Amino acid sequence: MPHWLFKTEPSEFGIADLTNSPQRTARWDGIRNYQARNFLRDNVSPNDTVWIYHSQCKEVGLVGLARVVCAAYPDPAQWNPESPYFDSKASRENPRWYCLDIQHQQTFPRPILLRTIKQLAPLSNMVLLKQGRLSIQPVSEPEAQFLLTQVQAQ
DNA sequence: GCCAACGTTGGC
DNA sequence: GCCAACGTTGGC
Repeated sequence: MPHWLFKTEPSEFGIADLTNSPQRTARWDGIRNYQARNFLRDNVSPNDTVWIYHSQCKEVGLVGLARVVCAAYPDPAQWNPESPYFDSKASRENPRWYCLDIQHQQTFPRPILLRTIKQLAPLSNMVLLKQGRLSIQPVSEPEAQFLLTQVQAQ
């Protein structure tokens, strides 16, 4: 089953917010980057594993796991003029942006810090380290398996 | 808050 | 289609 890394700023919506959501499930929306959109719309599938990553905060790194619960659907925020994610060029007929729902699975006892990831050879090819700004990105099977051993070692 | 990296926009 | 200008992301 494929693994993905989803980035979020915990000051906006962190893993604690996901945990506190009804059914521990929330909409992952506000993606406004085409490469991230394409992954979300075309490649992420129900039951895939999501590694939640906190950026722009004190402890930058992977903080827990979630599961994809539905296929991507048009992000309603693109049609809402009140939303910061409004896009005047998106129409009902031709949606531009997509979102999906994920369910919280696990919060790690301690985050796997970016600082640590950078030091672990089996993770040296992670997209995270190559394409710093991509907010939805694939995690390879060997990377995921190695990360799981890191979690279990905690 | 700084700044490097990178994505997007728009004139030509 | 190029590319300069500009905007955003994100680690530090």
